[in-house]
Amino acid sequence: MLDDPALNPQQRYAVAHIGSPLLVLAGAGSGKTRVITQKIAHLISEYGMNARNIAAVTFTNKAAREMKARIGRLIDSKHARALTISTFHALGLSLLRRDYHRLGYRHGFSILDAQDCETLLRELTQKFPQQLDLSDLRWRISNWKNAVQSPDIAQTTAADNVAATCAQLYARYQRQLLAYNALDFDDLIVQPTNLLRLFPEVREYWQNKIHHLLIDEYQDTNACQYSLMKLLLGVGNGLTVVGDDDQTVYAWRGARPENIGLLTQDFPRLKVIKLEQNYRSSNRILQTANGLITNNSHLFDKRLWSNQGLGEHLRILACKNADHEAQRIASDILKLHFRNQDHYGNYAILYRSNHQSRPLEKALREHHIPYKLSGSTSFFERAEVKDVLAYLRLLTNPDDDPAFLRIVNTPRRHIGASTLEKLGNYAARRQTSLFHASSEFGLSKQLAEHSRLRLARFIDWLQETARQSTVQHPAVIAQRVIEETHFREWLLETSRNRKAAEKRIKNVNELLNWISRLALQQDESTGIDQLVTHLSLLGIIDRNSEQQSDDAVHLMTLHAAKGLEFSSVWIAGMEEGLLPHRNNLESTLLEEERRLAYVGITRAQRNLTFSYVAHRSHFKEQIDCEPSRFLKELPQEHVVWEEATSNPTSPQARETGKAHLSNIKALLTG
DNA sequence: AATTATAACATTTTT
DNA sequence: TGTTATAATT
Repeated sequence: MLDDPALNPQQRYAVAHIGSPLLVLAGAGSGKTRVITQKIAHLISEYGMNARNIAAVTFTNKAAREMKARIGRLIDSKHARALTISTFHALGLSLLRRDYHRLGYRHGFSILDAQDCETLLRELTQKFPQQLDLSDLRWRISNWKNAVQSPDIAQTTAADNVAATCAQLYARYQRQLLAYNALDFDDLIVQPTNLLRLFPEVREYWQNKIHHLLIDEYQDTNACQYSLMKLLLGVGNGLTVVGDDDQTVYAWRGARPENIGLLTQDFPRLKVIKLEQNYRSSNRILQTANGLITNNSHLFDKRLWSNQGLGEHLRILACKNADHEAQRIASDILKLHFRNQDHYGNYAILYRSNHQSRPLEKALREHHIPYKLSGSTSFFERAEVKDVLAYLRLLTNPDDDPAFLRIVNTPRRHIGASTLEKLGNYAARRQTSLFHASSEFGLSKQLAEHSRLRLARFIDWLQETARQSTVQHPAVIAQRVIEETHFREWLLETSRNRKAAEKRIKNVNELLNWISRLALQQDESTGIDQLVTHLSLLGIIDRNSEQQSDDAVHLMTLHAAKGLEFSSVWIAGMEEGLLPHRNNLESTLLEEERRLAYVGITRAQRNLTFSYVAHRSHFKEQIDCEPSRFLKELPQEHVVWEEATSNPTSPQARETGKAHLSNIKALLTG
C-alpha cells in the first residue's frame, strides 16, 4: 500500500467523525488499517484524548503487532506506549487479571490449549455411559460459550437427549476447569463478559478507562465478543468498527456477519461509511472479485474499483493431479521471477486446507525456490515447547492438573500409569489437585515404597523450584528447570536421530529467548505467572516478524491470507469438494466458501492464477475432481483457461502460451 | 515400565 | 499420507 497519499474523502470522514458510533464498511484493500491508525492519531492530536483511554481490538496477534508498528510511525512513542492495542483474547485477559478472584479463580490461573481441553473432555466422557462424539461435544461447548449460554441455560434449553447430555458434560467441564484454576480460550471472552455483567464496580472501572473503542475486522465478532463490546462501551463512549461483510470467513467459529446489521438496531445514531476505492489491485482482478461475490446475498451493496488500470488477464490452469499442479505453479513462479527480476516475497500460493502444502513444498524445493510456510504446526504446538511451558504453568498454578500430567513423567521419572491412577483416584475423592494429593499421607500408604519415593522426590523438587520462582527472574527459572530436569539430554536420548534432537533443542533455546525477551519488555513487576499466560495466548505465533526480510514465496491457507497482499497470487485446488469444501455445500456455508475465494482473489495486486486438478488422492484412493463452481461464476471476459498440455485449446490461451515461451526465450538468449 | 508393532484414523478453516 | 492410539512385547 502507498505509504502516505492523502486520505480520500470517505477515509477523511471516517477519521474525523466523532460524536456517534461509526461503522466503516471497508472493502478489501481500501485502506482500513490506515483509517484506524489515522483515527487514533486524530483522537489524540486533534481531539485531545489521552492515549490510555483508547483501545483498539484486533483478532490476531499479527494484526495487533502490525497496527502497533504502524501507529508507532504516526504518533509520539510515549502516546503509543499508553495505547491499548490487543486481540480480543488479550483484552479479556487483562480484565481477568484485575478481577479473577470475583469469579472464584485463584492467583496464577492457567490457560489450557485445545489439546488439554480435549484430553479433559475425553476423560469426562469416558466416565459417561453414552458413546459421544468428542469433536461434536467440543464444538457444542464452544458454540454455547460463543453464544453466551451458561451450562444452566444450555441444560434447560436442550432440544434433545444428546444435547442434554452434552450440556451436562459442559457443566462438569466448567466445574473441572475451575478446580484446575484454568480457563480455555473461549473463557477469555466469556468470563470477562461475566465480570462486567455481574459487578457494577468492574463495569464502571472499564467504562471509565476506555473512552474510545476501535474494532478491526468487525465482521468476525461472535455474539460473546459483541456483548463484551457493548458492556465495555456503556453509554457515551466512542465506537469505531471497521469491517467487510464479504470477508467473513470465521462463521464456523461463531462469527456473526449479522452483527453488522445488529449495530444499526442497537445504535440508532450509527453512522455508516463505505470505502470502495481499492488501492491494491488491477481492475480486472477487482471486477472478477465483484463478479464472484454478487452471487452472495448482501446487507450492504459494495463495488470495488481502482485507478490502477485494467491489468493482465487472470489465468486458470488445468492440471492432472496435485503434483502436476505444484510443478506448474513452481515453474510459473520461476518464469515470472525471471521475467520481473523481483523478490520472491511478492509471491504467494494460497489454498483451502493445510495438507495441500505438501506437494507444493516439494515442487518448490525441487525448483530451488525459497518459500515460507505460515500457519502449519506452530512453534508453540511443538511437544518440547509445550512441555517446558507446562513446567512453568505448574510452578505458578499447582492445581493445573493437565500440566502436572504432561510433565510428571517427562523426562522419565519412572512414575507410571498405575501410580498415577492411584494418585488420580485419591485426588478425586479428596477433591484436590494431583499436586496437593501427591504429598498427602493417605496416598503414600497405598503406594509401593519405590513409587512413593519417586513421587516424593518430584514433588519436593517442584516445591523448591516454585519457592525460587517467587524471587528469581522468570528466565532464570526456566533455564533452571531445563537444566535440573536434564531436559536437553532427554531430548537427545529420545529423538530418532541427531538432527531431530538438535531441532528440538533449538526450539527449547528459542523458547528461552522468548521468555527473556518478554520479561525484559514488561516492567519489572511482571512475574512468571503473567509471562506464562502471555505465552499461552501467543499460541499461533508467526516468527516471521524476525525473519521477514526473507526473500521467499509465501505458502498459506486462504484464512491465513486475510489482511495480506502480494503482487502475484496463485490459488491452488479450485475444485468442487475442496473450495467449496465438501462439508460446506448448503446455502449459508456455501456463501462462506465463496467469501473465502473472494478473500483469495482480492489479495492479488497484479497477477492472479487459479489452478485445479482432475484427480486428487484422498487418503488411499484417487478421486475424480471437477473444477470449482466458483470458476464458472467468474466474469469470463477476464479469465483465460489454460490446458495442461502444450496444445492449449482456446485462442487466448494459445496466445499467452506463445507469449510466455517467447518471453522466456528472449530472456534466456539475453 | 518402556519400547516396539499394529491398527486406525484423519484432512477445513484458528484465537 | 502420516501420525497417533492401543496392544503386545521385553
